[in-house]
Amino acid sequence: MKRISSRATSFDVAALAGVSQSAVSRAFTPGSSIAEEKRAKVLEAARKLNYVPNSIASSLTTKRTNIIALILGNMGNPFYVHVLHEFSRRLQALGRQVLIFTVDPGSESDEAILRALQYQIDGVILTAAQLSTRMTSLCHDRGIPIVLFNRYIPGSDASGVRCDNVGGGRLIAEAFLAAGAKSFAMITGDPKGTTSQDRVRGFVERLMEEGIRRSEIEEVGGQSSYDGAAQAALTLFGDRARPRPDALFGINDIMAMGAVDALRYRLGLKIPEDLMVAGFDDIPEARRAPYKLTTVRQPINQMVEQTLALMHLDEPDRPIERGIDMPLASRLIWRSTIPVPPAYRSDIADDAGMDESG
Amino acid sequence: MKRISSRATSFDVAALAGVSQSAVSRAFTPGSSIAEEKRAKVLEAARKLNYVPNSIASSLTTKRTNIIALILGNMGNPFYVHVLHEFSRRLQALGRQVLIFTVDPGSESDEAILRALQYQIDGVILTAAQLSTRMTSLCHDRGIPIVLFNRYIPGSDASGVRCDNVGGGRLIAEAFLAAGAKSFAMITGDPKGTTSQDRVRGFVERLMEEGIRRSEIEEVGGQSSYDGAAQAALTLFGDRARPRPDALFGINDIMAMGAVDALRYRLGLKIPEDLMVAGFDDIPEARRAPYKLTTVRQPINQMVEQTLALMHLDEPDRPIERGIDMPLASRLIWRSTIPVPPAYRSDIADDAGMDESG
DNA sequence: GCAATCATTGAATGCGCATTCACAGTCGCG
DNA sequence: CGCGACTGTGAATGCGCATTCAATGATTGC
Repeated sequence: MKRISSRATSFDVAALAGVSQSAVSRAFTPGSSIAEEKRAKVLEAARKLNYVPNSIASSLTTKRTNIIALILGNMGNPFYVHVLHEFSRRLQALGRQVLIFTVDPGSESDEAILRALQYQIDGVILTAAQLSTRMTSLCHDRGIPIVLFNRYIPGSDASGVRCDNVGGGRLIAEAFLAAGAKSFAMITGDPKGTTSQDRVRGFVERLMEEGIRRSEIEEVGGQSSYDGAAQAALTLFGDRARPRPDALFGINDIMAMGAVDALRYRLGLKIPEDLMVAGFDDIPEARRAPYKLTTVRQPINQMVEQTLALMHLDEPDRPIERGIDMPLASRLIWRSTIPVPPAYRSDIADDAGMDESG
Repeated sequence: MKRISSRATSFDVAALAGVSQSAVSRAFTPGSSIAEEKRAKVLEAARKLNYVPNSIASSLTTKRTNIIALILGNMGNPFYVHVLHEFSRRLQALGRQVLIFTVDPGSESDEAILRALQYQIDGVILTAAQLSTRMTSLCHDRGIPIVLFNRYIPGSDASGVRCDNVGGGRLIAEAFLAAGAKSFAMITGDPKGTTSQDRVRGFVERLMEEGIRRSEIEEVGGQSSYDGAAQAALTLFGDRARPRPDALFGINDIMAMGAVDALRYRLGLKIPEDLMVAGFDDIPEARRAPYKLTTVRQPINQMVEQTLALMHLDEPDRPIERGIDMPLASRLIWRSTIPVPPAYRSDIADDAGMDESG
C-alpha cells in the first residue's frame, strides 16, 4: 500500500508533475493561463498525492477568504433556522463558506464580529442581535460589508434587508377588522428590535384609523420564544374578571403558536370562535394542522437574494453602500385562526408552504 | 475625525509601539514570554490602530485554524437544529469557530468535506449524511478527527457518538406492551441510516420476545420529515377496511408529530384512545401541548461532550482513535400519547424540557 | 520570410504572523 | 564577587500559495 504523504503542498505536486509551483497554482485557478495538457498532468499528480489546495494560504495573498460570517441571535425561532438554511444553500452554491456565530437573543454581537474579523471574512450577516457603530465602522473601514437581516438600525451605516413590517402589521389589523374584531391585544417581542416595534406600529396605526385608541389595545411583552409567549398569553387572558379582547396579534409565528397553545390547552378557549389570533413570518410550522395560523408571509428568498446583492461578493472593491434599507412587500396568508370574511374568500392559502418567490 | 488605517498589521503596531513585530505577536499570544509593561504598550498601540490579529495568517504557521466543520444533513429536523446550537455554544466557548455545511439528507458528504479540508479545519462533525471511506482516510491521513454524530458506520475508521438506539427501541416496545397494545406499526426514516435501523431492530426484537412475529408489525418508510411521516401515516391508517394497529412507533419525534397530526386531523383518530404513538429524540417541540409526545430522550449534552472529547482538540498531536462507538443510555419520557400503566405512574415527565444531564 | 504579437512558463517575491535563534541583561547562589 | 540559569528581546526565517516579471517559443500579419 502506497504511503501517502499527508498534506502535500503545491511544491510536492509540482515536483511529481515535473513543472513549477506556479503551474500547479495555475492549474487550480480557473481562467489562468496554462496549457490544457499541462493542467491535466498537474491534476493527475495532485490526485496521486491526495493534494488539497490550502485556501487559508491562498487567501493570504488574494485577501479573500470566501467565508461569510452569519451571526444568529435566536435559534429558538424556526424563522431564523429557515433563514440559516437558505443562506447556507445559496452561499455554498456561490462557492462561499458560512462561519456561524450564535449569540444570546438581543445581546451585543461585538464579540462575535471581532472573532469573525480575525478570520478575514468577506462579509457579515447579522440576525436578531444588536450592532454597535464601532463594529460597523470597524468592518466598513476594512471594506467588509455588513448586512442586517430582518431589522434595521436607524442612523446606522449598516445596510439592512427586511420586509415591510409596518405594512404587515397593518394587514393584520385589517384582517381582524374585516373579521369583525372590536377589541385587541398584542404579545410583543424584543422591545429594542425595530422588527417588533414596526409590526406593532403598523398594527396600532391601522386600528387608530378606525378610531380605536392606543390605550385600548392591550399589550404584553414576552421573551421572544414559544414559552415566553405562552406565559404572556396567560397574563393577558388568564384574568376571567376582565373583558376578554377578541383579537390577539402575536408578533411572530413562534410566539403566536405559544399563545395559541396556552389559550387552547390552559384556558380552554376556542380559536377563532372565542378569540382570533394572527402571527407573523409564515414559518413552515404555522401551516401545520394544530395551528393553521393566519399570518403575514415574509419573502425569505427575496430577502436572502437582496442580502447577497447588497454584499456584492463578486465586486469586492466596489464601495460599500451605507445605510440602505429597502423594505420588501409582505402579504397576508389566510388560514384558520381568523374567520375569513366573505371578501377574502378567494385569498385562502392553498398551503403549499413558504413559497419560493415570496 | 482620525483617519484610521484599515487592516493594520503587526508591523504597524510594532512601529507605533516602538517594539519589534515579534513583541506584538507575543503580546497577543497567551503564555508567551513578554514583560507585562511592554505588552500593555503593544495593546495600547493596537487599540489606536484598530488592529485585529489575522488568524488566517497565524494558522499558516501554527497549522491550527481553530475551525471545526459541522456537516448537517437534515435541518428540517429540529433535533439537528438543537444539536447545531449546542455545538455552536460549546465550541465558541472553547475558542473555536464553526464552519457550516448543509447537504441533502442522506446524501454524500464528500464534497462538503473536501471543501472543509481546503480550509484546514481542525475537525469534522458529521450528522445525518453518508461518509465514504475515501474521505475518512483523507481526513485521518492529515490528522483531522472526524466524528459521526447520532450514527455509526460499521467497519468505518471514523468514530461515532450516539445513544443506544436499540435499547431505546426496546423501551418503546416495552411501553406499548405495558399499555396493553396488541398490534403494531412503524413509520421509519432513512433506510440507509443505522439510527433508524437500530431503533427498528430494538423495537421489533422486544416485540418478538413476546411472541409477535415480524410480519405482523406493519412498516412504512417515509421521507424523514414531518410531511413525509404525515403521508406515511395516511397510507398506513387510511385504509378503513384493514384492522387498525393500536400502537404506532414514529422513528423520530418530528415524524411522530407529522403522523399524529395526520391521524388526528385527517383521519379523526383519538390519541391515545384509538391509537398510541411514540417518538424518539425528545425535541423541545415534543412536549408542547398539541403533542405531549411520549418519547425516548437522547442525551444531547452528553453526546456533544463525548464528541468533543473524541476530537481531543487540546491535544492535536494525539493519534486519532479509530472506529470508536460507545452508545450512551437513553430513557423513556412518559407523556400523553401512550396511556401510562400504573407501574409507570411515578415516571411521568415533569416536562422541564430536555434536561442538561441527559 | 521577418517582425510583432501572443500564449505559456518558471523564478522570485510577499502576504501576516509564529517561532527559532542568538544575545543581552538579571538573578540566584555559592 | 563570579558564573551558570533565566527572562526578555529582536532579527531572521518559513508557512503555502498567488502573482509579478521577464523570458521563451509559437503564431500571426503583412
